[in-house]
Amino acid sequence: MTRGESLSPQYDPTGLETALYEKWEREGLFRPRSDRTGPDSPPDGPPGRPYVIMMPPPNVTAELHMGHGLNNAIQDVLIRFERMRGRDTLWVPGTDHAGIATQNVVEKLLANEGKTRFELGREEFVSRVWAHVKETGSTILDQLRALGASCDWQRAYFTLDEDLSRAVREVFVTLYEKGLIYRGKYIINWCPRCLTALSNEEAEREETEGKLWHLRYPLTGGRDEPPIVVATTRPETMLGDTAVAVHPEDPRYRDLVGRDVLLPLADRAIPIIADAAVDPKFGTGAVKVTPAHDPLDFEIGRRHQLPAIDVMTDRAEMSDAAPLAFRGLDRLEARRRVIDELTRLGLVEKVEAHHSAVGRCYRCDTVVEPRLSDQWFVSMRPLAEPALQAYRDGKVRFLPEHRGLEYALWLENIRDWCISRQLWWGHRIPVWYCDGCGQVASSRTDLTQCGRCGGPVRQDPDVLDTWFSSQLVPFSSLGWPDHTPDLERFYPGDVLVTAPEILFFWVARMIMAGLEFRGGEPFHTVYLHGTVRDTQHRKMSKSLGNGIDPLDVIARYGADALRYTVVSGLSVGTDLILDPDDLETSFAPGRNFANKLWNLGRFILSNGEARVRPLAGDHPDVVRRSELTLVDRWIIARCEETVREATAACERFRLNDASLAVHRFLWSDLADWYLEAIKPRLYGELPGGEVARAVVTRVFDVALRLLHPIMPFITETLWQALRQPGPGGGESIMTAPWPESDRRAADPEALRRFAALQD
RNA sequence: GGGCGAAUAGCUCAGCGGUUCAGAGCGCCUGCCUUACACGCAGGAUGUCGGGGGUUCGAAUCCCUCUUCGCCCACCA
Repeated sequence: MTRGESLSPQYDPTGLETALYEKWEREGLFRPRSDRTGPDSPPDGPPGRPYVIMMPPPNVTAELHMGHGLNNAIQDVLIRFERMRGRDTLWVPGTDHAGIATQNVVEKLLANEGKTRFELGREEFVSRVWAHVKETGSTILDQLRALGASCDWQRAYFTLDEDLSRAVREVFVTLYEKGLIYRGKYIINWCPRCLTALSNEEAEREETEGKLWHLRYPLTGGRDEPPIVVATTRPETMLGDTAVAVHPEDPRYRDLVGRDVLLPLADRAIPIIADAAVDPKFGTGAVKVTPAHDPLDFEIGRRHQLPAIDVMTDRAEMSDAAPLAFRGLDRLEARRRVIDELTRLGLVEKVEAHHSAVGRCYRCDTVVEPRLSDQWFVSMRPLAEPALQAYRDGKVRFLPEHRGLEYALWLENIRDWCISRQLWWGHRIPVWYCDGCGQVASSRTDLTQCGRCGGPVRQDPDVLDTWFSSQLVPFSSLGWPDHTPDLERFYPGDVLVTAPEILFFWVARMIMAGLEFRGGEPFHTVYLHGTVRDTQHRKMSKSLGNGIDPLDVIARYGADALRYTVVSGLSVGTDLILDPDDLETSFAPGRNFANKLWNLGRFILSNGEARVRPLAGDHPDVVRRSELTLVDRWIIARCEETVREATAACERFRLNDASLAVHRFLWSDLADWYLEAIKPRLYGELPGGEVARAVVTRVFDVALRLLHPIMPFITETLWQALRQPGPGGGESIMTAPWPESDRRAADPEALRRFAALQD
């Protein structure tokens, strides 16, 4: 009975992967080495500098998609690589409470019951969300297991956990005390569907074909004078106009400054003012000024002490501030009615096609409404400066490099961060108001009475932007603000792997928070990978129905096939194109390779003994160099080259190069040439079978270890079957040493001579 | 409107500071179920390396320009 016979002819990952994963987890192999006790625990002394990755926490209600698959495959390759290299590795998983997204999910569920959150009330609603989160919250983490993610589940966190919430409060209060958090009335982006303010980053700009209406505003007092014509893309806001502005130097209008116009429909007299912010070259050179509904107008209004009339409700319907005829109308309906009315009155001069960038809510795609509102902000300049410096000093680098330019540009032009959200799900803003004496206090502990007058206080009803808490995870997930051993040991981390979409949302803010609260960058490298797209290069998404379910792929071809396919098909920062309608073809590279590898293993196992002679060392039975034939020397030299290539590639984040190097060695060199060459020796038709077995066993063992970070399951299975006693033979390939380059194995002569032979 | 990047076999992409660089995988064609693998083996075809110009003995590889895509930023109403 030879060992290979226990392996089935066709590779079938079903069952095998789950069992292995459970075994790894049970044995604690995902945890840092420094956590482990027993025979596997590190020897005396400090275990060296650890290697730490923070997983971008998926939304707690999310289901695994290919984006997660790609993102976590990359992280797992890096962490497994460093773990094998002997680093004390920690990969921290977690989930994000995802304020708007999660609240939306539960609100939708409520809608199915015919209820709204307002009918439930805040407390009841929040407990409903908690119930939902507790029920479904671990789904995505379980799905990550199927992928083979070797993260430390014992350290898994949730951003609304008590510990992390304490960190959030500490950060808020500290910034508040430093004067970096303030409350103010500004134009913010308002989502009339989610009923909350959004940060600038959350209002995604989208080029939209719209119209530019030229409206006639008649001057008061001079009947024969021509009206002044203003251009606007949002005519409905004219109901809230409180001035018309022109450039101070504009000769066309200079004489009109100081006069009034009669605002049509509203029948109010409003002044014509001069402000340098007006571009005389655009439109008619005259701008209607609506301080409550446009950021630029707000600034102009402030300079000229204009009143701000908010003509919309929070649902973007015309409010009581609008003329009676328009009240209650949706903003788009109001737009039509305004234009109809003005047309009827002969006040529409012309309509032009016009494209402009309109903001949309990043969660629900609703067009945001710029709106005057009281919100909390963080002054970002003081925080941005060190983050910019860290980049300029090379303390944080980006891959691909050019993303660093975007990062720097954003920081250079950073604007204050609107952090309050009118939601119920999230970290409540730790600020209390005393209605008695007007005291406002921010506190690390809940307040029940006013510190000044002793009267009752009420907490701010709003919650914080989700990213306010996720920016802290590099240290809050390690126990900060307490001084924990974890924090001491694992901060700062090393690499942050994520999609470029959240460079500003998350990555930049983590760097700022790390520098502010820990005095150092949370990681030195930011690896930004591409986006998963379909064959038409459209981003995969649920709504387009062009997604691929990684679990489906894993069920068909195994996690290894999925991982090899995405890793080998992706270079730094480029998009990954897959065909959701043809998984067979899309994942053929990984599936074929896994099967090839399996059969390579079967062949080697069925033609070898359990124990082969060592190739190196001072063992008495060691294979002598003189016993090696040319092809033996060649495959050993190629193996050495592959070790060097794969190591260098992993170090440089060129994971595709690493995978292709090992692929070439195993398939093109070992299977196609070496195995064919030694068959006569193995079958006893030629002498030297024992040496051939020793060589093939050795190089296969090396190749399996090189491939393990990319294809963990199949390599573990084969490695266990092949396992040789002696050095390098640990319990699991996960903790087996990464193959070291050995100069003595380099054999240029053998490489040259065999290459000539191949030709 | 600014800034950045990309255009290489049918498809997805490597190669890019000038010497075997015209490659890989998938697909395609012709043979093969040769005792590890048909998710395989052996062999084969396919590209004036987006267009134009330039530097050079020599350019996918450097420079300029055009075209087409993509990304980021932006208060032109």
